[in-house]
Amino acid sequence: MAAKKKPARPITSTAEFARHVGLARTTVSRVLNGQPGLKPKTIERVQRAMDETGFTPNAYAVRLKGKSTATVGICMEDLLTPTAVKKLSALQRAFRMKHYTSLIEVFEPGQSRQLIRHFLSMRVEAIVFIGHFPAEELAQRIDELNAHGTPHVVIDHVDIPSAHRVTVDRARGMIDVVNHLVARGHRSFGLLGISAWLHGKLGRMHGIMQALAAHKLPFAQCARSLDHLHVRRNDFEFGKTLAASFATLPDRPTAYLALNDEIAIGAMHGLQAAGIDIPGEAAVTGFNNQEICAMTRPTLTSVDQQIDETIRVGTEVLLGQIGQPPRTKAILRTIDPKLIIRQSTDFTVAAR
Amino acid sequence: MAAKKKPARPITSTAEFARHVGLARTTVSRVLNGQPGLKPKTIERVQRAMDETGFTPNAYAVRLKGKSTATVGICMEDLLTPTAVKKLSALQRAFRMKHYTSLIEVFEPGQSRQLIRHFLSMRVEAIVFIGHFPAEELAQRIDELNAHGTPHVVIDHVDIPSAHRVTVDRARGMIDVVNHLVARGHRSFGLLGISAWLHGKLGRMHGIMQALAAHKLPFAQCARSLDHLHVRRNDFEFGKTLAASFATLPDRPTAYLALNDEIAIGAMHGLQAAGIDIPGEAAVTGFNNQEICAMTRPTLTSVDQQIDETIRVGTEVLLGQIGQPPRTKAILRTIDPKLIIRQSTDFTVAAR
DNA sequence: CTGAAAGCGCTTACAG
DNA sequence: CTGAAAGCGCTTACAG
Repeated sequence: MAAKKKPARPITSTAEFARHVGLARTTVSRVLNGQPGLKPKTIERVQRAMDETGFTPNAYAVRLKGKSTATVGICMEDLLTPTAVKKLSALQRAFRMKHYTSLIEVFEPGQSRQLIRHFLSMRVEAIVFIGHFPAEELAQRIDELNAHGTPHVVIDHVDIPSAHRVTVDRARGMIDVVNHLVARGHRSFGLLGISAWLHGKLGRMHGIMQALAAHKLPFAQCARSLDHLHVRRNDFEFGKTLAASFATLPDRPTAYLALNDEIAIGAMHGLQAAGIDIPGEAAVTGFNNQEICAMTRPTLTSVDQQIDETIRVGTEVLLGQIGQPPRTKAILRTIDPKLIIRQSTDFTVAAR
Repeated sequence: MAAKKKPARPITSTAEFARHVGLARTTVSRVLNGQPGLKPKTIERVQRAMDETGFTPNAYAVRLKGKSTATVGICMEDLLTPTAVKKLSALQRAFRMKHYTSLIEVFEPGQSRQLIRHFLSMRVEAIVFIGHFPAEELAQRIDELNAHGTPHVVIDHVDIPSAHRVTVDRARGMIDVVNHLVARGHRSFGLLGISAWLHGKLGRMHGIMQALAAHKLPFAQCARSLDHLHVRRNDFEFGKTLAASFATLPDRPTAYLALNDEIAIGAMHGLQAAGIDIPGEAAVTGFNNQEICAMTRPTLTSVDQQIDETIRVGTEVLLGQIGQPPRTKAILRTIDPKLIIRQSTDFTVAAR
């Protein structure tokens, strides 16, 4: 079961190991690399000795010798939301399946140059960015990578024209939300944490405006935001506070569109605390379709990001660049989200 | 702003780079390693050239040459709960502050040997395990690491006697919960997902039994579990289903202790769906004190794991082993959790 | 299968 | 500051 013979000091080189097994360094190397023309008996001998001694060849030496590092760098936003974590997890799994090792690091504003240098010194073959970063700083990093010839992909951050990007079409998601709510008779909308500057034409605000226009509902009169009244935090508490403010309005909206599930859940909490019934007196929608959406009271209508698909396309875009001549044009791939309808919008407002 | 001069092919060695700058290889190396006795002008020259060319020294060569890898391996459970993610994040941050790079990988049952070999081939200086793994397999890995002389720490998994361990005292947490509920008049308890096999004397069940005994409440009569009726999943749905089963009992318990917040929230959902008022007709408690606990209706009483403290102690235990002779005795450090009381238990049952 | 040799990109004395 | 040299642990032809 355990090793028969444990050297006090572990073996650290093939030379030492070869001596231990009684074979030539070359032969050991061949076995380690699965090269042909070796007696099964020799292979077995080496493998048993590896088990017994726990010897592992020094990865730094192996890779120095020109062997591909088979490593990718993953640069994460420093905000571990459930959604971000799911993406990270899916991404690492995808790379593992392709026999790539992932180096995971957190992007800290102002420190990103150093981070990329670390990745490059580790000779990663490609870098993926997940999340939202200061646009100008990220753009600089992308330019450097392009100049350097290191492949990349940016997930969820669409504001960098020179970058290869994969993102869910948030505009599409909000169009679906608005259409759904308009069909339920809603004509007035409270926006919770949603502003125009995010993601441009693929952004939520763009989708809302487009959908309202399609229904001949003037945005200025139908949609309202109170974000400016509170410090933006994108969490439960922020949603709760926003809802409390909306609750005091004499002509408050009948439907509330939140930036994410946390804000939506907080908003439901806040509205209910003010004695407002959901969905009877107010509809609320989230974004991300986290599991918790099925456990709130009422359950929460939300937009699913289709994370698996996003990651599938992301890795495809990334790995497709490795070993290829640099692309002249930046790639942009969008993923269609999916509206999941639950109780929080399950009420039809009577026409006035 | 951008580089003045971008070589078509990036510079890949100090030799090439030194030629580019017009200095000796030795001098460049000195600058890179911040060695004394260099003219400020030379340093500046090298640094500017690095910026311009994007040259980074090959980490594999640097580390081959005997320099410490300053790398630790983090082995995660393949279950990214909010709590697990918080730990991972705190851990990586802690290591970064000590100038260690983290290699993060997922422990897959049956594949762990290979994973550890990968870490060892990367010459990590220590390995931390976070989460719950098959005990026998983990124990084997720990024995191998001990034989190999590589430091380790196991967080949250206390069943491996030969391992250095850091864990929250779950028994203590449940003692606090039971004491709180008994003080509120509860005498009958439903257990949701809690079984005896977990964590031995530091486990939840042990704490519950101990606390009940202290109040002279016979466990067999006061505590009840219906876990066996459903497939264990430790998620919202599991809690909901368990609650539905409890709701049908003629003499159902007045208090419910859940393994985690997800199960507790699911259970509240299930009890409420059966028309049972919380906390008026049933008290519910969770474990982990996730943010969502403050956003449920009613808000959820839960036990906080004190993650930051756990990670602080964990890194202390781990880094304390590096460069030291191996410990003869396994370390076990426990962290005291903290009960956070909220609405879900805020009702005193009348004495009968 | 063995053995001697070159080379990957770095660091580190050592002599100028 | 420069330059030549040794060595880290591996892989890969090459000749036996």
